[in-house]
Amino acid sequence: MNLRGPLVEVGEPREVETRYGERSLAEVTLRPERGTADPVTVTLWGKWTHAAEHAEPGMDLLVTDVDESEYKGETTYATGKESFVVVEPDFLVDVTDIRSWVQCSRMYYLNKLSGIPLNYPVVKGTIVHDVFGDLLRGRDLDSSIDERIEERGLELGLLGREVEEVADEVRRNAAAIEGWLSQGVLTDEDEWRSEYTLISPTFGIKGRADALRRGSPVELKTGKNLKRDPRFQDKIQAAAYALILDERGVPVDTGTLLYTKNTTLDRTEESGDLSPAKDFSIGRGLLEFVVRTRNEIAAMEHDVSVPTGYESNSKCQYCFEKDTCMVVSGRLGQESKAGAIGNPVSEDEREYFDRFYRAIEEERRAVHDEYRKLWDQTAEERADDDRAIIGLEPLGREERPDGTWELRAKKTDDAVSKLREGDVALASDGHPVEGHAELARIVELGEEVVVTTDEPVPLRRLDVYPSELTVDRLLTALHDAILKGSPDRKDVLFDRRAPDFSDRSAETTYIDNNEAQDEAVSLAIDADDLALIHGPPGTGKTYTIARTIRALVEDGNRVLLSAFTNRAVDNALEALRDQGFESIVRVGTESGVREDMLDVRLSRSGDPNTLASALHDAPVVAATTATCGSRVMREQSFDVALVDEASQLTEPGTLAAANLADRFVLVGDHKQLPPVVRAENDLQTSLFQRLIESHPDASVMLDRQYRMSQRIQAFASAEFYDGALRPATGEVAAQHLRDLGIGVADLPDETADPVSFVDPDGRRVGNTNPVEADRVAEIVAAYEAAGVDADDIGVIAPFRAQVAEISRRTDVTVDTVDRFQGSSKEVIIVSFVATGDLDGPLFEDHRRINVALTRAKKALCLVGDADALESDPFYDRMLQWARR
DNA sequence: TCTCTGCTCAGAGGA
Repeated sequence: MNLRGPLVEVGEPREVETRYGERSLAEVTLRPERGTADPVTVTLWGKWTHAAEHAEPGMDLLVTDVDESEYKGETTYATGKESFVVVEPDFLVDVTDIRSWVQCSRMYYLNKLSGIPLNYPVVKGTIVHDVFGDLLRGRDLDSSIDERIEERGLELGLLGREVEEVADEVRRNAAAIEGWLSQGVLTDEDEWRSEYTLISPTFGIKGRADALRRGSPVELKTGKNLKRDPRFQDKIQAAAYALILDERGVPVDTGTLLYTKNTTLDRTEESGDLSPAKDFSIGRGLLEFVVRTRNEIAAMEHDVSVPTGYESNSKCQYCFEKDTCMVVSGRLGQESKAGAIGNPVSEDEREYFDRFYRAIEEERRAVHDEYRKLWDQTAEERADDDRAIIGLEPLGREERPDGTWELRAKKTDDAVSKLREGDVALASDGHPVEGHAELARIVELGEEVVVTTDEPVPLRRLDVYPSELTVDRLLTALHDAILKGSPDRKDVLFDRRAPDFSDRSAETTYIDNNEAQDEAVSLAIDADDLALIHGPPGTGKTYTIARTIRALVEDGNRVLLSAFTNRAVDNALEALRDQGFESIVRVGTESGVREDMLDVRLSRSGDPNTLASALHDAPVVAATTATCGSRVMREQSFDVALVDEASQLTEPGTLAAANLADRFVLVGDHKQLPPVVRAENDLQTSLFQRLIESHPDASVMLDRQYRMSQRIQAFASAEFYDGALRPATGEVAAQHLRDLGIGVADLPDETADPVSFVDPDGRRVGNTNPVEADRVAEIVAAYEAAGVDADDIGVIAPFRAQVAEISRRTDVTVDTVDRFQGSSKEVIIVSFVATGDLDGPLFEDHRRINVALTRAKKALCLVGDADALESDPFYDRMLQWARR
């Protein structure tokens, strides 16, 4: 039996006399999540007292295989022979993090904070691993080496490496692998599989094993190890995989480490061992050590504290990270085993760092929650959540020339999901955690689903695979900005001085028919630190961005163009190309970049020199902010970073782009949607908003909109832009459905006015309102009957459930507000769903309504419950405007 | 019971 629940009391470990001699114990009290609500006390014996030393009340504790016994009429609980004690099991620790914590707790922290920069040993190690996987899948060595090196062309180029020298080195490593493999593989006794993704709900560990041989983990290390035994941290890494395999009912008693740099030349007195492979036994003790180490990490992360280095037996003497470690401690005023050097950053920077560090870690928890749903939710719940495609019928599998597999399956329903072609997903036999699952790349997602995997699996289910990548990149952006950022830049960010401007634009006119746009370009050109361009709906933001970039390049600047979404990056690029500017390099994944921009996309794969110079020499480089935090992009530097959709970015997200440049220009509208974050924290306010509020002088608002008729824009202008937003031309202001050939007489009375309100007298059911959905469909039909093209009509609803409800009744585009941001339609119908009152956070943020109301060009129809809308002053004003 | 995009995934090493 397992016991699990939040700790209410944690006792001190103490020594007691037992009939087996002196033993240590600690008593902890937890409130079991299942069964009785009464707290129960569990005695932790021996080394499990370690958990009591690290855990605190409030943390979750899991004790597996509890010993239950009766003592004086009461049931008592204690750890038994088979027990494991897990602190905060929901916190998922990476196997590699356990490995680095074993090396040094401080190294774990440093790796997390600063990321691992682009360096040759790491890239080479990755290539050797890839080749290893290929060999296991029976691929020819030479072709594998050629292709795997080519795949890393960009990184190798940036590191100034030539293909031949890398190939030589990889070949030497591969020879060791091949020699060793041939001994086992040929006997037919070895059963191999490569790249195994493992997640453990019980132990809160996730990771990916290089390979399994007869069910035992094999880890490849391209470093040198001349000792007889494997390095301790390497053993721990393999043992962690063994622990997860054990949980899945596959007992593992050995592990193998393969040190590919060991050759016959390295024979020493001590080793006397020619083989690169070192087997070691994995006993209970090692597994317990893995869990205890993992517990230390989880406990520390629970209160977001910072390790000092004293947590582990590390010696700073030989550490490669010693200097970095001391600098970080010095700058952030942290206690550290290595000591500290350099000057601390200012008090407010320190406070900022801590605040955002916590906020980002909170987001990490949100990612962990997504993992938990993989095993907590049923398949049907996952599917309803759009996070899985279930009920797939396997159609076949085919081994590809490179030894990987292509799996096909048929969809049995037309359910939608978040999954898209090009995504990484978890392909499984129906059970993504306890069953057989493989990390897959989605190739095709139609009637038929096609994915590629390293090993075959019956494709019955496909799950979204959560990733901590974004969170990790926010952390490195924060690190780079505060610890490595120029003091001058930080003076502005921390409000110690106002942004400076020089008159570089002089009398130049950049845009001659729109004063605000022209002023915005000038401001960006003149900015010595930063410039802010505030672009309300339809004000020609993208055009202005393109003109600004051209002007910056003409002035001799190298420019980084960035935005949160791929869509925004590509839109801006499109505008730039429309203006005849083609000296662009787009960095991003093939599936992320829009098709018409693939011709300027920089491939990662190819000749190192060619790729590196293509990136280096480009006057304009475009990438999402997430990509700006990648190893490749962190090596780049720019004169100016221009960030679109900046009001939808968190501060660290914006900094990821700004960090790469001397100056930055942010474009956005803080009156529209804020950043999407799960937790309520500091990440909710964008840097754009903070700066525009503290430095209005550094901003220009584009005040003429080219989208909406006068009648439609009036409310948003008054409510959100102090009445400053106005139609760019008389034509824009006066546009009407009749321009599309639709007469008022063709429309029902209720929608005859360009802005109308309809109350269908429906009732909210959960997040839907079926009656309202019916009515919305009728209204759509009426517009269509009057002659409006279906492509010109859009429906917006606050909830996804209502979006689905309406979608079933019509063929026009129906979407949530969030997904509609950035686009527009001739006719927009908004479904409010709410009846009775406007309870719910969605209605509280009026910015969302601003977006919904400003998508329409010629006609806007609001559909909702008058009583509910009248109950709130803001919505009441909206109604008065609509009913005018 | 709210909205939801990014990103190859995670791991690749140095003595």
